[in-house]
Amino acid sequence: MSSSVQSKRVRKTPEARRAEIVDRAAAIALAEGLECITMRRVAEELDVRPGLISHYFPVAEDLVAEAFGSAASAELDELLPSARTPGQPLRYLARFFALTSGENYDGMSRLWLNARHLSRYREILRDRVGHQECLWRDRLTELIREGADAGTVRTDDPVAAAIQILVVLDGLSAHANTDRSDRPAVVSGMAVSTAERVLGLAVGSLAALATATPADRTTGHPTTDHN
Amino acid sequence: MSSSVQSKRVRKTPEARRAEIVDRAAAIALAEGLECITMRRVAEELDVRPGLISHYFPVAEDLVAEAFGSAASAELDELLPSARTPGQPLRYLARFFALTSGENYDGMSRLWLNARHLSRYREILRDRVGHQECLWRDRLTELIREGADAGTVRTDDPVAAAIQILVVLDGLSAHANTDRSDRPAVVSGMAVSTAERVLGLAVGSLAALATATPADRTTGHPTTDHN
DNA sequence: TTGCCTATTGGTCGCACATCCAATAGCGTG
DNA sequence: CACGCTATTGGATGTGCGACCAATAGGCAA
Repeated sequence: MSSSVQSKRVRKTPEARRAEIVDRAAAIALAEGLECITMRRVAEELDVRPGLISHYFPVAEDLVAEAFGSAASAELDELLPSARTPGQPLRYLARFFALTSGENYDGMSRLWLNARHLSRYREILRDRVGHQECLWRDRLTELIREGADAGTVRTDDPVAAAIQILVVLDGLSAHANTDRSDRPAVVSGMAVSTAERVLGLAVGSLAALATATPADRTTGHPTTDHN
Repeated sequence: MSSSVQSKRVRKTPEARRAEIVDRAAAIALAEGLECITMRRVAEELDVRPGLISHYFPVAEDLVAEAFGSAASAELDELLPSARTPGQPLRYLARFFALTSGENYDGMSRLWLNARHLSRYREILRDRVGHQECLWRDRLTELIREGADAGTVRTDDPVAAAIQILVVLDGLSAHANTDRSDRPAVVSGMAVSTAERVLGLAVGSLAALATATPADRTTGHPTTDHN
């Protein structure tokens, strides 16, 4: 329980304080949306005065963009780790879809929708979203290309495949907020089935890989066990 | 040019005034987003005092939901008219995709993204969005089913097909705000190619129909010309 | 024309926000 | 231990918002 009485003032290095602020703002964004990032709110949660936040981020929008970038980057490293045990692109792809379908991904999924919408009004955030978009696409493209080179994936345009997969994921994110179709199977299965089609994989092959290699957000990486 | 001096007070019937307010709010939503619908803003554009708006909409959120519903319904009737000249489901489908890809659709596309995001916080709006989602899906399903019955479309699940098409359209809307892929063809072609696949149509057939029957937002309906 | 009903006004309240700045006090340095 | 640098405070300013309500005046009916 955070006490509501303010503690004695604590002095930290600018770098540490700045990181602390961004982390807190990112947590708020994931839990309640980018609009909930306010100087007052972040200050309160850090048990600091609002003036301090605006000292580090004279323009509020910078903090919002920074928070989004931080959250998105962290999630990207979680979903599509840049350092991989080589030779298993399909396992990583399966893991990617398992994680993006899981309930743990809800927050990030909403955050992307949130950021995309807010991008219309806030230029700084728009640039950041565009940048993250490139990062995600490149990371996914790299994985697909590795699969294509190894022959486990069949596509003549890895970039296009990555884009199409991400677009469908965005569509699913958008729909998730208000879906009333009463056809959860149709909706939830779209990402994987689209991926299997785009990547020239057999129907159900990704799902099979996912169950064979349970997605573990703690250990993070696909196992290198038999088969 | 609207003069900034306020004119003499004009007394209208509640129905007329209410409709006027909703129309104005819907226009604001389409042009600048649902967040820009404020009592003060709508009042100013109607040359009326803010108190009047809150008289008709004691809770602001009701006006926002009403504005979205109004705009979405109008667009639905434009894109997927309920009264159709029978026997041409494919032409209407082609027209639908031509219109949703056009620049005129940008506003509505953003509005959906906007509404989906805001739905997370505002319950009243969420219900309205869910309702509109059903309307759109049902209207599209009906069209697909008509095609399936006529044999021009091949699908064993018209509802699933409609959902998948709408999900991809949502994904494209989301992406449109920040796309940096430098692969416009990949992105813009996704809706139609997904539709052709889901509906069991030959690649390019919808595009061919669209050019043969130019989408005219004025006359609105596919022509009944030869062929 | 008169009078009444009610649509409309104009003003107020409280709240939350970003932004700014002089004063303060934590803490490493000497 | 004393000092000075600067991270941090606290308070003020101005904006825009929804909500509320007694007073007003438009326009229809009698």
